[in-house]
Amino acid sequence: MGRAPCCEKMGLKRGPWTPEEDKILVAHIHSHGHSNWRALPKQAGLLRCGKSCRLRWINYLRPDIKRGNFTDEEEQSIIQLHQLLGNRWSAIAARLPGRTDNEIKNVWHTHLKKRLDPSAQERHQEAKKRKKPAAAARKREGKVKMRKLDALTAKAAPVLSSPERSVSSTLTESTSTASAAAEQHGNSGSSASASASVKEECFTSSEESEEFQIDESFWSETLSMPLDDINDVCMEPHDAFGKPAGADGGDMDYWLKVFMEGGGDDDDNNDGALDLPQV
DNA sequence: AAGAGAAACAACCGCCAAGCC
DNA sequence: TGGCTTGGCGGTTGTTTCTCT
Repeated sequence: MGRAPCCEKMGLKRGPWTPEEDKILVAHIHSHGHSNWRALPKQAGLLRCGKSCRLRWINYLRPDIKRGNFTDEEEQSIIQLHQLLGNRWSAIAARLPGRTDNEIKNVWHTHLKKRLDPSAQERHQEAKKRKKPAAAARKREGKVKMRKLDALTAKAAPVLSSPERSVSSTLTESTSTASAAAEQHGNSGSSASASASVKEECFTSSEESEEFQIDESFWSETLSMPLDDINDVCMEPHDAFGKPAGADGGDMDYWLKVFMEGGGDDDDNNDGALDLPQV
């Protein structure tokens, strides 16, 4: 007998998340935490599998997510970390506070890989050409304009490359971010920390978007929750790399350090000798 | 202005490892 | 100790948006 499927397919919704679902998920996590992803959708009344909820939370709804374009610094970090770690996206993401493995993976495949290996891009495009008709054939019903929303926020709020942003700030980033955003909605927030300013700008800039008004209220509601609640659920203790304490970072950190001390730029793919900003 | 192709990225799938019973 | 459950990860797909012709 094989393992149980991660979720029963019957009756569970798939595809893009709606703002309402996001709201439910965030509210539930804020009030109950996410100790059991599998049970969470049932408890929250979501017709999603736990895996989907977890992914949505980690990649999109977590308050410490930094959205928007990657800075040159970040891209160079990814390149160097990829040289060091390979396709261990989660390990790379752990060293880029606010970035998710999925996001980094996407950036790698869409930007960085082709930059480093133009021939790979050609192969990729050839493959895609052959595949395209089948993909285009399927049209989904009930389109949700979530991505447009993201694009708006991303474009309206280019990522700040704050010099003060440091790895050690990661632990407090999420909470200060949440409070900063909450303050922002309360027409205060002039004292937001440097790390919080990143998200703050994302939120405020989004106000220009008509479509964002749904999420506007959504965030104002969810982010204005008491900090204690947020602390309870969002952030487990992180180590110096923004990684949960006790995670596998140890040996990798060691090798990263070795790499750094050894120069780490011994290949010609880099545009120049670049330091890792976060480590 | 319209269509085609490319790019971007959210979401899904399947596998693996750790933890629990 | 072995089986089962669950969380997490990396690869891949599919849809939307952008850009070019």
